[in-house]
Amino acid sequence: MNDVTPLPATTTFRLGALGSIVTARFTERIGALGLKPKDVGLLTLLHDDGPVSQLEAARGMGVAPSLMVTVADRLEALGALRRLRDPGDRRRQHLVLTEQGRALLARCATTAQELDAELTAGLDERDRAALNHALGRLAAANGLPH
Amino acid sequence: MNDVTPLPATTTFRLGALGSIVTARFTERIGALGLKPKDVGLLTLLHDDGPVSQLEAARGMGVAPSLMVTVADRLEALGALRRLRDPGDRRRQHLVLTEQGRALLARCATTAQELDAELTAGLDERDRAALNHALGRLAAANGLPH
DNA sequence: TATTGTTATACTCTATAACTATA
DNA sequence: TATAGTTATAGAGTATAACAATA
Repeated sequence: MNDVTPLPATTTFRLGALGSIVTARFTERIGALGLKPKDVGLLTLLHDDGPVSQLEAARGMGVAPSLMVTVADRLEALGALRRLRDPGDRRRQHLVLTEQGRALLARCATTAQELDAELTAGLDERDRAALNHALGRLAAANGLPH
Repeated sequence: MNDVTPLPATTTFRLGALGSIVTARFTERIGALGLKPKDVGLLTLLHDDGPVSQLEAARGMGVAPSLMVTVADRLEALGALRRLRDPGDRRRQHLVLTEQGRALLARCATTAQELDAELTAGLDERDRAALNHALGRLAAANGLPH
């Protein structure tokens, strides 16, 4: 029970390597929608947490405020969100998800579901459920959205 | 059964996000050994597949040959591998793992095990085993080392 | 003076292209 | 001429620092 597990057999190694593979696939597909991974992160955050300022969004995603400018610019150009100047504090821009933004997020969810099916095609229903259950626990424990 | 799963609840999203988190942690810790993630990939490949040329190593890792130069340079400077000129074809450099390289790889494996324990501290033994079992299946299906 | 958003700049990772030496 | 390795260069992604508008 105290043996050294070979590195490739660790959860850390597998999670890292598989995460990288899956992210590359997802990135390629959402590229067809004009989206990059961080865009999807912001769409998800706005969907879950409602309108927030750019700075709040940056903090919520754990990225620099300067990066939020770029991401919001791209989503605004796609019509996925609007910037609304806060009347009470004109320094703040509230990021508001549009119908178009909601539709884009839904298409991302569908894409992810398709990738799930392809990825886990070799697993039986039991393993598939156990995998997503355990990942859900880890996700929650690490502050990821539900 | 045909509902749209919310994006954050998909295996794709969770695997990508958790992979990124875990990789960041692993990267930070192996940094103390003077190693970067790609270095660990090469150490693993050399451990599993024995001495190979730089080009073979690059192909095996799916990276550009020019990147292999950088990675091999760093590992050579650490004394983790040696470059041996092939006498039969003096263009080729065989990358040979040293004892020091084996020791470094073992320390990486220990580090990964520690991270595994921290990461899955909130899971019961059942879920932990189910998770690593399912990940192992996916890893094998995607050509990762065992 | 402090804060929000923005722009300018720099750093990391990695790929492609150009080059050297061998074949 | 073709190939292994190397060096030069470029692009993507993201951070830090400087700046402008507003508080």
